Amino acid sequence: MGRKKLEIKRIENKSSRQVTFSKRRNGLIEKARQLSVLCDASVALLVVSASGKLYSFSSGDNLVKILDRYGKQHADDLKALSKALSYGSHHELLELVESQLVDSSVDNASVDSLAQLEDHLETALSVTRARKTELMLKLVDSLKEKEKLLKRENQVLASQMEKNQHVGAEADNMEMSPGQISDSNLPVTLPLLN
Amino acid sequence: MGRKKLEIKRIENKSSRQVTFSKRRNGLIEKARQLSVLCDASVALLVVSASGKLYSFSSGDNLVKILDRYGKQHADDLKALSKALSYGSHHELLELVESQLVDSSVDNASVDSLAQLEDHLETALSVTRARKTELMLKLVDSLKEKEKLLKRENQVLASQMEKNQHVGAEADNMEMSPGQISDSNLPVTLPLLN
DNA sequence: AACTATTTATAAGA
DNA sequence: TTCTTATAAATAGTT
Repeated sequence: MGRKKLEIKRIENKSSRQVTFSKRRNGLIEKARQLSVLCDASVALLVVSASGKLYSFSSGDNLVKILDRYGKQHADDLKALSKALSYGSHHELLELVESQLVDSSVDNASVDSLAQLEDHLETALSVTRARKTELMLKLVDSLKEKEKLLKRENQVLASQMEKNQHVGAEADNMEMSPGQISDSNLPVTLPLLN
Repeated sequence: MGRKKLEIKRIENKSSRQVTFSKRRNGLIEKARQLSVLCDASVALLVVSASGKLYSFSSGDNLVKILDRYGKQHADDLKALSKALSYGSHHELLELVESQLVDSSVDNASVDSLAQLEDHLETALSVTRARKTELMLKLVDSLKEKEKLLKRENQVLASQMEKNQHVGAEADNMEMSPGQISDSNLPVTLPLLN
C-alpha cells in the first residue's frame, strides 16, 4: 500500500529497511490495540528489531494470564504431556515430537502445527517446573521429618547412655580396671545439630 | 477501511464482533509475518478470543529466545530488581513499583512505562523462581548432610550402648536389683531410617 | 464466503 | 526523522 507493490522478502537496503521497520511496527502495534478493543480479545505482541530493541504491546491482562488461559484451553494436551513426562523415560513425549517432525513439509499447515507443538512444549515446560517445585517441597518435608525422628532417637539413646553411665560408674568403682573404661569414655551428651 | 469509518470501541453486536475478530486477526497475523520477513525482526504474537481460542504467530526463533533477548537488554534493570528482592523485605521493589504508579496519568507515555514495568516484574518473577529453586536445592543438600551426621552419631551411640550393656550385664549379675533395670531395658540397636 | 465502496496503511520522494 | 502523496491493502457493511 504505497507507491509500488512491495515484495514480501527481506529489504536489502539498510536504511529503507529501518524506515519500513519503524512504520510497520507502529502500524502493527496499533492494529493489535484495535483488535483487543474492538473484539474484547487478549493480545500480546513482542517485536525485537534486528538491532535488539524491544517493542511490545499487551492488552490489559498480561502475558502470563494469556498463557494461563491458553493452558486451560489445552488442558487435555497438557494432561497427555504431563502423563508422558511422568513416565520417567519421557518416551511418549519424544515419540509425540518425532511424529510431528516426520510428516512436516514446508507448507503453511505444517509450520502452523509445529508452532502449536512448540507452544505445547513451552507450556509443558511450565507444568514441569511446577511439578519439580512440588516434588522438591515434598522432599524437603520428608527430610525434615526424618531429621526429627533421628533427633528423637538420639535423645533416647543419650538418656539411656546416661543411665548406663551411672550403672557403669558404680560398677567402675567396684569392678573395672582403668584400661577397660577408656574406649567408652565419650561425653554423655553429644552436640546435637539445630 | 470499509464502507464506514468504525470507532475503536468494543463492538456490541455479537455476530459482527465475531466477524471483525476473524478478519482483523488474520490481518494482524499476516502483518506480523510481513514485518518479520521484511525487516529481519523477531515477532511473537498471541491472540486469545473472548471465547478463549488462541491464535499465535512467532517468527523463526521462539518466544523463549525473544524473551531471553529482552532479558539481556534489560540486564541492568534486572540486577537492580534482584538486588531489591534479595534484601528480604522487598521494600525497594515495592517503592520502585509505587514510584511508577504515582506519577502515571492516562497518556501514552505512562501506559508504556507501566507496560515496561509489568514486563520487568514478569522477568523478575522468573529470576525469583530460579533463585527459589537454587535455594531449595541447597536446602535439600544441607538436610541430607544433617541426616548423614545424625545417622553416624546414632551408630556411635548404639555401639557405645552395646559396650555399656555388657558392662551393665556384668554389674547386673553382681550388684543390681530387678527394679533398677526395667527403665533402661531398650533394644540395643534402634531401627535406623533409610 | 464473496463483493465492493471506503478507509487505512505505507512506499517513495522531498 | 517527519511530511506528503500516490497507490496498495485491509476491511465494514452488504449480498
